[in-house]
Amino acid sequence: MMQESGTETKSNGSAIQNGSSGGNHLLECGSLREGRSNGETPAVDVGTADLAHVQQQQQALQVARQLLLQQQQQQQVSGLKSPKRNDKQPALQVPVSVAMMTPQVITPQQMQQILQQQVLSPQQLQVLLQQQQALMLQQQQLQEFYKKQQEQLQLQLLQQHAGKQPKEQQQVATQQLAFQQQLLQMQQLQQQHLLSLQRQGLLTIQPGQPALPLQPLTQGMIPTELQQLWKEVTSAHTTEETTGNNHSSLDLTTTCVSSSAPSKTSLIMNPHASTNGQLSVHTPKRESLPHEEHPHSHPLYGHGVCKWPGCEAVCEDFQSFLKHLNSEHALDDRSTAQCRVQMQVVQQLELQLAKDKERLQAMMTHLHVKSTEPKTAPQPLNLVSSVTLSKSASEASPQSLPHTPTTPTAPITPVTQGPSVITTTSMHTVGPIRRRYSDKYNVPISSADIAQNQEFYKNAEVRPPFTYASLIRQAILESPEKQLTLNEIYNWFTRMFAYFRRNAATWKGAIRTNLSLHKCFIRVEDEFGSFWTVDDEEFKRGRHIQRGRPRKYCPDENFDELVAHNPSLIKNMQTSHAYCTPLNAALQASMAENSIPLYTTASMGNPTLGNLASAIREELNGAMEHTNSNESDSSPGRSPLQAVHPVHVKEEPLDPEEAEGPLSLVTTANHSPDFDHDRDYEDEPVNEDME
DNA sequence: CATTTTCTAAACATAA
DNA sequence: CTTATGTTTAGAAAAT
Repeated sequence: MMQESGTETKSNGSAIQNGSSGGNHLLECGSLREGRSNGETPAVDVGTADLAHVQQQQQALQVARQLLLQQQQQQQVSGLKSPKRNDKQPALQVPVSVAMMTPQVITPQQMQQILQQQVLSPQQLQVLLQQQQALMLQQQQLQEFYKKQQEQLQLQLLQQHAGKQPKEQQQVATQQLAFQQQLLQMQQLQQQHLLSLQRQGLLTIQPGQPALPLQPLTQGMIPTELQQLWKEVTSAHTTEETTGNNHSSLDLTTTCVSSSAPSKTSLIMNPHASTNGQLSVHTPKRESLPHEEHPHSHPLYGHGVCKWPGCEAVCEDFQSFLKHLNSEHALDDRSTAQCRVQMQVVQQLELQLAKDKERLQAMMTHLHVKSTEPKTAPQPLNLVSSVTLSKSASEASPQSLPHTPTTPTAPITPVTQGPSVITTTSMHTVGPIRRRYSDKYNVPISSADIAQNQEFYKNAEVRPPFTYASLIRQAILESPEKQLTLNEIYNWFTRMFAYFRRNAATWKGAIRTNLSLHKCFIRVEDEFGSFWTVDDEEFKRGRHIQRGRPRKYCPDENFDELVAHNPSLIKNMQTSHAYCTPLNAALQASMAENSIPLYTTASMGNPTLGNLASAIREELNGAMEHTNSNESDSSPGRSPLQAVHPVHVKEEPLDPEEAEGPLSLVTTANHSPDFDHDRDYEDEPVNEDME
């Protein structure tokens, strides 16, 4: 884990930086280059008057921003206990350009909380993420637009300086004004979005948890971030360890959480923001912290003024503000009415948001139709046999994709088809799934969901929340013949999950281990090599191969002992031994494993021994028949038993634990031993089904 | 907080 | 000798 989290943290850090800047770059460079086609640095030559003008505009934006912040705080009324006192709140002057880069989207922390609380159904989550991505995109577009405006403005200023008429400039100014409005609206919408989430109970602020940092932090969420999120979601607050070496959103969390050093936030973070350029942090005045320990800041209080809608009462300090709040805005008809109004405002904005999202959607579809992958492309899996599959799969596998974690498709790829989503229930029957989502009782999900999720995991480097075992099973079951070679399993992983395009050694080893360890995976040999099948019943049981049993390749002593104690076995063993070494190995292993119960019961004439032997015979015979009837055409020269199709090498007639079942049955002498190798599906000892 | 399950790394074996 | 494939174990992390 150390190694993993370490690398992931690292990659995250870079990913975020690159991701955001990369995303911006992609969006901006066109307009930027156009704007600066003369190669001049625009601002340099501008006269002081023009500069003043620009500054004015920027100040206007700044004011707008400030207003927005205030309104945000107003909306963050939610139950806030009395903080200690009101530290002077530096009316932090966020440069507009920086503020622009900080969309009011859901921060990872918020996502984390949402996920942690598990109040979201996967569908809700899906919706949430879709909205999130849509917002992100919208924000980026706004940014782009803003940049263009800036460039244009500067150009105009230059031109005007060269003697042109100010008419165009006026136009630009108007445009800019309009843009400001749109920006305001946009950010309000985003804020409302969050609020609505809260209202719906999707995003609750729990006591004992750090408050939601409601200020914008990063450029939305990129896949790596999501991935990190998956980890963080389950790791409670242990993420605080990431202090200092991680991206600043986490830093902020840390500093916010640590009530002991509240002032650190601004001290530490602001330099960060300035050097970074990508992240802006407006000092902590936006939280609605139910905690008393939180030193200052109330969403309804700022700059010495009460921010209750339409109030603006001046309050000297925080204490007086609280008094004012409790006296003037207590729970009465007026306050509730105002609250209702605010809610309506919010709803209106949400409506607007929905419309804008729709528009964005349409725009994106229009602009990016080609870049979208044809999601309906059928998987080669379903069309070809498993043998050709390995080839076609490996060739068609997206291994050639850039797996730089820093080139997330998310920000750029259109969300049109519905963004890929973390619906942990997807991938139909995947089964066990880690990270807290026990989806065993989950509602069936539509095939659209499945496709979406597959797309998501194909493109986002998010660790799929499924166990290796379930994924391997999925891979095998998806194959036309329900069998895959190891390499084909590898390929399936890389094809289906972006996450598994890195650290190959690790996850490949994990796959091998899982194949070996799980009872449900059965290795089968044919003349071309070996492949793996899955025993679904056994999978549902989820049992592991007995740990601590002797290794398959050196159980000789055990085997000898066993034979020595069970001479009747020898005959059967010899027949199989001569033909099929894998089977023999398996038999040896299982024998060795069951040596103890066998020892104790052999003298009692335990029928399981005979059954075991007959099972082996049956298996061989069946295999022979199978070979003769079906496969005789495929390989002329091979020995029949090498070509035996399903040779269950791993088959274990008895487990120590399972031995209790037959054993007790034997002693009570009422078990009719209908003993083929499937027997343990039926006579399952009662105590084993409970899980 | 304890137990179980899952993941990861590593040692080792074996065949190609 | 190297590589791919398997097996097994130990211990950490995550889930229950």
